[in-house]
Amino acid sequence: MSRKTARKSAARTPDIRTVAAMAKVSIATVSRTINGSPLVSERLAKRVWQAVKQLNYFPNTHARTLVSGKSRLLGIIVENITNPFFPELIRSFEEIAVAHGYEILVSSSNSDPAVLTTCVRRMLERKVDGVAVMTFGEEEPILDQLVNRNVPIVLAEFKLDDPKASTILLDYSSGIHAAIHHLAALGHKKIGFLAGPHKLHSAITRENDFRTALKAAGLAVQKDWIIECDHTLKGGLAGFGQLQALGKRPTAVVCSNDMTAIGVLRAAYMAGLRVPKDLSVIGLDDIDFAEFTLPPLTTICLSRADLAHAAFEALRQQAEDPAAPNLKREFLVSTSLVVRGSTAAPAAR
Amino acid sequence: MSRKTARKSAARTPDIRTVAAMAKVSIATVSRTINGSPLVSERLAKRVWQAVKQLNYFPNTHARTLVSGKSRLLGIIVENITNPFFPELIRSFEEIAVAHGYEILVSSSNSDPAVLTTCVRRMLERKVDGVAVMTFGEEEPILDQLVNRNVPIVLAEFKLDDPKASTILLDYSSGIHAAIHHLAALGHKKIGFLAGPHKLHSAITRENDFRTALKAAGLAVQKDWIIECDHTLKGGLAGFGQLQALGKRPTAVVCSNDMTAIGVLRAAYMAGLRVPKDLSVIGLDDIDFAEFTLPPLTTICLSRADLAHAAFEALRQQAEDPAAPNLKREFLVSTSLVVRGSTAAPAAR
DNA sequence: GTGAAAGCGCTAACAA
DNA sequence: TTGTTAGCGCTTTCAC
Repeated sequence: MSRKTARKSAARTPDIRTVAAMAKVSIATVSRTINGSPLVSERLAKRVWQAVKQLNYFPNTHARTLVSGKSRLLGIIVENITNPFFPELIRSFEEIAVAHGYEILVSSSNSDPAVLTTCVRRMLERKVDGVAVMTFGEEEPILDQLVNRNVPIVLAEFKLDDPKASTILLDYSSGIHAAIHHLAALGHKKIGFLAGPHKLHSAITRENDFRTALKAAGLAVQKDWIIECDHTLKGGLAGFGQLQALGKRPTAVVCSNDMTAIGVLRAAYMAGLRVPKDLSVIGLDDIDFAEFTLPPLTTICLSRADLAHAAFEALRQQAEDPAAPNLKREFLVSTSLVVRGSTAAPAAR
Repeated sequence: MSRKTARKSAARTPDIRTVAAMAKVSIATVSRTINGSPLVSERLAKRVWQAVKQLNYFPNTHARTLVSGKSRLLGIIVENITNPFFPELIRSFEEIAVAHGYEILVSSSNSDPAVLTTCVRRMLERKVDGVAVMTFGEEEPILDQLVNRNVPIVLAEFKLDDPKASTILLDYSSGIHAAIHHLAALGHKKIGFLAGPHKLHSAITRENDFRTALKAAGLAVQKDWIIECDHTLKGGLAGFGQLQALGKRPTAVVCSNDMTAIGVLRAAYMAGLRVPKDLSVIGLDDIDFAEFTLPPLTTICLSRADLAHAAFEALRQQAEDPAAPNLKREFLVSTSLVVRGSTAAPAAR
């Protein structure tokens, strides 16, 4: 039995030819109809859609990609999927992308350059139309692979000098200023900062904004009270330990992210300190969980939805309309203070 | 200028022909070499690999998929990526899959049947070689789409009567028995259970295992003390509220998952109860965070790595060797008790 | 408006 | 052992 014959008789997943045969049109007409070409007459279009429905047909995306050169696949690389900030970001990104007919390729670099290299390679192999690099780190050399192959990318907080690269600027300063102002208004004068790992752009920026905000509030920056942690709960635990060991500790601590703040909450509790009475704590991110810590965490909100939206928009533009006259290459996402229960006036000395 | 000419001159991503030209062999030889066919002489293979390296070439997966019918893409659908259990599962699954040369397609159904339908459709469109359905729910009708198109699937705790469907049986009972035994040994006689939503298979199983374990320990099952929650922190909060409202509450509570337990921890704290002195709490999952709750959560560990491994193995088998003589269709993942600080002897009355 | 046909990059059957 | 060639399912000229 010939292949053609076999195709007709066996129950296989319908292809464009099956549809064309059923609708009694050419495969070109089926293609046009499905892709919304205006050149198809209503009469034929109707027949096509009917066949499509009846066969429960949908196009083979691989074949499509092969000929069109567009995969409608967007990559998203996150620093660590285990940090609650990122699943929330991924979820938003997925929603937006799917709503626009894109699929997403998720991968977690686990802050490991070797893994990141693999991630980039995977993205390249699957021919993504763009990649959102949400690692906040210094991995330009690795990303060159993407840039060299002309894959649009969008980075957070870092500008790459390439026409295919966009940047999302995160305005931490508004949120951090609000936080310091809030603390100062409460009467705090001694404020510490548990920073993120210095290999991350975001960590550096946040720390700088903290220093600036402190000065703007007329408060002194005490070097001892700025401690590099690693954006994990354990890091917060350790960082607070260091602060305690100093003997003279601040009455309030701002943390570079919520996980660190949660670590501080826990360390303070174990040290017999009451938050916020004995110590005020402020986080950054406003992960879902922040609402449920003990006490509920006052934090600087960085909207995952806004970030995901900006990232998608940057990539979509580059992917669909790279020659647009005034392509937006920079996006801004701002932050704001969410006051909950982990901040209060310092105890009288 | 003809296309062929254009191809030669323009800097484009190298394809199999570019490699063949550089290595001075046919494209078939390149293909064979890359796919590890034993039919290629060392001499030619060496030339090919050299060209591959020099051009930084890698095959176009879409073209490969189109002709071979295998995408080397595995889908994973999780109930809710925002529940920390799932990112940890995804991370393991990603690691294993990538190590075996597969790519993964992640999607979160958010416990919404409509979204699940979309997820399934997306998987179908991208021609995945298999799907791990980690939703623990009753969505057989939706999964029919997958089964009908002959896509291998693996489910947790639910058997589908189809040769392409495998099941991962989760042996909660060992962990739950250990938990009850632990509690009983501590002197608890009044033990409640905050169940998961009854639409989930896992929730039902866990609850049944709880009842069984209670009886096995010679303890009475008090219906009032079994409350349906929703596997979220908020749900745990509410569930514990219901328990309190009863007037007469148990001295220990086992929860259907860790998030619920964390909710209980928080609710108990707000109600002025000390855990574990006034109330013992046990979770289930052993998410990373469980170690860091206040107090650290005693919980029943369900290994994400084991689960991911079983899921991958089930799919790999079906995808690569569906005709194997004794295909394993059932996998078992067990649970065990991790004792930390949220359990203690009940306070004397 | 519609259809025929070329070809996207690759694998696999067949020839040599 | 190696090369030639026919498609995989689709989009997209180019004729009509």
